[in-house]
Amino acid sequence: MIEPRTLKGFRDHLPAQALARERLLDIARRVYRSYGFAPIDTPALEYLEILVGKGSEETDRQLYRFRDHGGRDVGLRFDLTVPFARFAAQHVHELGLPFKRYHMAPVWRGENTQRGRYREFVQCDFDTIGTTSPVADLEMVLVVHDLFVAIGIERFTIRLNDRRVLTGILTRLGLAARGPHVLRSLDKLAKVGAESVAAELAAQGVGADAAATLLEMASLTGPPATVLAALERLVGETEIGRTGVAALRVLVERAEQGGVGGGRLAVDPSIARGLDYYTGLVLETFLDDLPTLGSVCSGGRYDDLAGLYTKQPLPGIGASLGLDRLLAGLEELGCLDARETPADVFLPYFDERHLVDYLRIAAALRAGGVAVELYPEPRKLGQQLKLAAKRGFPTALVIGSDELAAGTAQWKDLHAQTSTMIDWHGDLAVLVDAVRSGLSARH
RNA sequence: GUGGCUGUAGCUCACUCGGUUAGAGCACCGGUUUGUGGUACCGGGGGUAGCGGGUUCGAAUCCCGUCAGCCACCCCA
Repeated sequence: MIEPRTLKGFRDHLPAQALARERLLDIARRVYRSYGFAPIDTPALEYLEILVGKGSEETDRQLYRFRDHGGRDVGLRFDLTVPFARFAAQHVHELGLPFKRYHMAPVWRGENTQRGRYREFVQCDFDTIGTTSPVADLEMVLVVHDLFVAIGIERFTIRLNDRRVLTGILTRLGLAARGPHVLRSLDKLAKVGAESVAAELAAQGVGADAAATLLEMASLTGPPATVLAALERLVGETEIGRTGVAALRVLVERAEQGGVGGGRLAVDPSIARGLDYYTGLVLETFLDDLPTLGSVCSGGRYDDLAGLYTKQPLPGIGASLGLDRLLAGLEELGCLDARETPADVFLPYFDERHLVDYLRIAAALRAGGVAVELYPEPRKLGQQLKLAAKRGFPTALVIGSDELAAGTAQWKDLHAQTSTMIDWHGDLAVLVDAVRSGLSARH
């Protein structure tokens, strides 16, 4: 006997979870499309050279790689951005610019697992390439906002920053060359506290004054306007810094005008996101009730997406929703539906002599757009209803020989445990109408 | 990849210093006389104590390895 098991960081998805996942995918798809992003897809497997091109040690370590049967060195994609870069370089001529795409697919990383961190997980990316317009930046924020609202999450915060602000401050302090290390230390502020960070900075040779300035920057909180005012002071006369602050100010203002509600936008200078390739706006999204889960949707602006694969500069901006991480969060918060069935109507196979009637009723409902499950065996009605309730069917349609003779049906609300009678006179169209209006009244 | 904690029925857990056939709740299946479900009662299936090895007369209980989960580092969705 082979022991049934799954690899570390790889998971099965039972119906309740799979339904929740599909719901999130549907919502993301709808929101992305509502802004005109078009779907694309790319292979899970790429030539190794495509994936390691960016070549940080970290991605190398996390990469699932092997030699295929034809002797090619290949790897599983670890994000959707690198394949998109390759895709864009390969197809720009067919796409036209600017180009907006979304891509929802699994990625693989051989790193250590943790809550909300898996080795196989789904990302839902959207990017706009071929334009440096701030409108695209704004749109990214709006999409993220719409996404979480559409999912039904009330309490979330989109944290914004601009790499140019960081660069400005670091330049002013004469630390531009050591940027990555300094930012990495600052990133830990929320976790380890100011003292530890200060010690770490000192160890890196950062002077006390500079360290104090950096800590002040990373500790800034409050309404965006307040933080921006402080940042304006901190970037001093550096041109790049002033540009960054100005861009953030305009962005926040327009986003608020665009309907992003109070408190959901924050300017957070400690966000350093993607220490290498982001060059402008950076964004992270947190669930207010579960901040330790980490960002569930992150992104930013980059000067050149595909420089490794083409000489044509492709500036762009985009973000990625971590579907599986978000799902882990929603599950922990008890926000997930317990339903295990996608069907709205359960139809007991009640009276053995009337199978044909049941088939006809089910067919009519389906033709009318109602998902209905007919139980496959004429078991005891009680058992069938019990199963239906357990599966989370909202309703059941009980029709026995008495009902068929009278042209009626018992329409059960399985949650409320109530029952109403539908009088359809043997006319299927009437029955379907009654069920449809009954179901839509529930929502 | 490094370090720490954890691992007993599907789930949550119990089993006093290592000592007879490892228990409970929930869940599941069946029944309470043949057409009506979350309550009640009765009955039932299910665990080689993650897996492998060692110490011991004897281990769920101690030791080692391994796999998995969680936490931290790192990184990130």
